Amino acid sequence: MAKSDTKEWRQEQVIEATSRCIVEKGLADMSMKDIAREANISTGIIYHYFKNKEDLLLQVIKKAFQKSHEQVMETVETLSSPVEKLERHLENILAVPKENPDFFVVLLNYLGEAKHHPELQAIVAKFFRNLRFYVEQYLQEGVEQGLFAPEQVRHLPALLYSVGLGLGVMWMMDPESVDANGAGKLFLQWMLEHLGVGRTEPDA
Amino acid sequence: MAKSDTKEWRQEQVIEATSRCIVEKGLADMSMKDIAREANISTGIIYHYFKNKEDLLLQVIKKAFQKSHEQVMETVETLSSPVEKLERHLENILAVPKENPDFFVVLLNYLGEAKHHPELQAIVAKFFRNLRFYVEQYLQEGVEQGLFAPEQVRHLPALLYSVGLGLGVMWMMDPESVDANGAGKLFLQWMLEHLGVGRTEPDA
Amino acid sequence: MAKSDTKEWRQEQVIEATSRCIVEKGLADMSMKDIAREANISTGIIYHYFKNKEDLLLQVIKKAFQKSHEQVMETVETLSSPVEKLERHLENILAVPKENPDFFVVLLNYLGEAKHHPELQAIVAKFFRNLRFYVEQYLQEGVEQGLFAPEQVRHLPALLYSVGLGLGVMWMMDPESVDANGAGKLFLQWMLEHLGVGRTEPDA
Amino acid sequence: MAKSDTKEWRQEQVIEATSRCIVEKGLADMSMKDIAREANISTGIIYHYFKNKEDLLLQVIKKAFQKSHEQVMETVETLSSPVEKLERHLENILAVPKENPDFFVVLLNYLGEAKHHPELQAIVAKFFRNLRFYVEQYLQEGVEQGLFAPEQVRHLPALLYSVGLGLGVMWMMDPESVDANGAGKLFLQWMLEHLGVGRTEPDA
DNA sequence: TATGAATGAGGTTTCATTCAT
DNA sequence: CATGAATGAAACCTCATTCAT
Repeated sequence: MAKSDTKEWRQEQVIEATSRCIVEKGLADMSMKDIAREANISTGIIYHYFKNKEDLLLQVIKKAFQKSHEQVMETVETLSSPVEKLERHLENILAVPKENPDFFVVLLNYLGEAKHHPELQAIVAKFFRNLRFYVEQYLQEGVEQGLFAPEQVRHLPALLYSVGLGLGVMWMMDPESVDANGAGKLFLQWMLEHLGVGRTEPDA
Repeated sequence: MAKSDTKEWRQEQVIEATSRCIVEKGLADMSMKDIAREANISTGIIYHYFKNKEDLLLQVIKKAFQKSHEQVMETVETLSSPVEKLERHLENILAVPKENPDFFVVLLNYLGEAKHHPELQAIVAKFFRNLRFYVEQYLQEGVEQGLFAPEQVRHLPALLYSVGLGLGVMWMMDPESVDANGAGKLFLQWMLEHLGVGRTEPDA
Repeated sequence: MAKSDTKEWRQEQVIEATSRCIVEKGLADMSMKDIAREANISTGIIYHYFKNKEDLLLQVIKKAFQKSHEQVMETVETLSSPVEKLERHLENILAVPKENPDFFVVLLNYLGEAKHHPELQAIVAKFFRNLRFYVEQYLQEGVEQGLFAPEQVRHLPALLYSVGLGLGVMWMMDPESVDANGAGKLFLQWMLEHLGVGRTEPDA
Repeated sequence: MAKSDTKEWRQEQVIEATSRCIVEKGLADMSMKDIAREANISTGIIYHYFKNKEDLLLQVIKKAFQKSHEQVMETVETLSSPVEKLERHLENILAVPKENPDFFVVLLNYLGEAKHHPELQAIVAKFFRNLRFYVEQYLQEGVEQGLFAPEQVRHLPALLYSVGLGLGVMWMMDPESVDANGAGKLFLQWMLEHLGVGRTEPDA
């Protein structure tokens, strides 16, 4: 157990150092030496824990996705009403760029590569599909409870995540000109109206 | 002038070859030799027309932005009604991923780098700001014509482009699971409803 | 003594694992980790039994030479007649490539290194000299018994081993085109004729 | 033509530098940097002329074989009598270790690798087969001229080259103890006797 | 202008060896 | 004795950039 723990801890350590390097220098300008230095280890030992750089980078994005997934889900599961879940879910998504900007930087660094790396593309696709799936479930619950009509809920998961992603990217590129929060809330309002959920207080 | 023409033609030639390389191999795995081979010229001559690789890459994204801008604007200017302009604009945006997928691949390749490259980030920010500016103008026209209320038009440009960008990215990553067209049209409908513009035929 | 036995047993274990690695992967492509894995031990412990890789490799070739020597000598010593000894000796030599091909692979892997490694070269030289010495002794016995003339026996040991080595190498490189057995037997016949020893039954 | 010449000249230059490195340091202990230093060029340019180290090393042995082949054949073709050709051929072979010792060192360095490198093994096999083929031709001429009986000439090419190779190796390993010349001449004598070719002056 | 050979720094990866446990 | 994580030097190879032609 101790051994296994050490190994996982080391891998974690390297993965986090790599993430920091990506944020600081970018995927393209980051060498294994940079990672080793950032993690305060020798270059050689990285290959004890990861097959090669490609393997390491895949683990990094997997970990980032896992964490982001958890972060988005965190406070949602405690809620019971589908509408509340939906609201909270979108709020969480919209909060990502500001609360976890590093995730966005890392994500953007990988998106460019994904088109040329089938395994990576599959990982990214799965990540988004997973998240959309949860939204679908909330919506389905609502449908079952007679809150929404089935034809209303189509496109909503994709639209919701597109807005989250798009606003995040635009805000990252130009934080001063983009009010991601305001735009996000407007979108949320539209969505709820679309679902026939009247909001008495549309944001104080 | 003949010389100048030749020079511009050469630059164009190299820029297009570079774009193709980015699409085929990715920004990270593309060498100056690859570009030269793709353009059927020698490596050395590239340095007559571009200061260095970084310079070339900046020209590439500038050119891509310029073309994309023109493409988005293309049929909009012929219209007179702000609402029509708005509709057409969003339609054009939503068409980009499918009609010009290479642009999206190129864009994604640069977005990751932008955070570590102030000049590039500025170019990207300016590109988005420019586009949003046009939407703002249509909206402003509408306000002036008494079609929209001023408080209604806030966030719309950012939201519109976020959806376009987000849907494009998600569709690129997972074309089979994402119905970018359908989601885009739903969004367009919401926006028009929000502006109080009734659509008699919601989707021909 | 128990400890000493264990030690020798361990060394033997490592040496044999190393031999197998040389045969499987080649001297150049074989790492200490490979050896440890093959021997089912850790890399570290090898350094308890051998000073370093070079030391280990020297022990390996020494062991191989010792075994090969024993194999060649095995059935010779039971014989009494010099001629019989000579025949049997050559037969044994010629049998090595087929009966113990691994020895040949190992030997070839070391021969290339020997020119750049005086100690290794000395070991190889000694191995061959030793073997030739035995042949010389048989011949000397024959001379003393009046069977051969002294001037006849010069060059015979070297020639005999050259043929054995050369045929082995050529056969290893191209087993399908080289009939090492047939050629070897012809050579044996020549040698015996040279020594004036008529063979009544030239091999059934 | 000039360009092609330059390229071949460069390749030759690198191949010869590599040969020297092999002779000086050994195949295993020779780096691309060593080769570059020996050839007075940069490391990078080697990859302009050779795909990689493996490719270079294959070209080196091919060149070595080609030169050795030419050297062995050199004075043989001028002769007309099969017996003379045979004699001269063996003399040439026996002279290789002393006249071109580097070839032997290079050859030995490759023989060890050959068993783990099918392409290399094929090259080596072809080299020996080629040379044996010439001897077969001389012998065949002799048979056709009624000088030798067909059954006499079997095994002779293989035996002849085995002696050449074996004596060369043994002499390299222990020049002081091995009289390669004397042994070689004895073998030649046996062979001629076997073919029924009386030598009036058996070497002064 | 145009070529492509040449450079050399720097990238990824391997590996003999050591050492805390 | 035994382990295997850790080190860091050095290997192979790539590539942006320069420059003689």
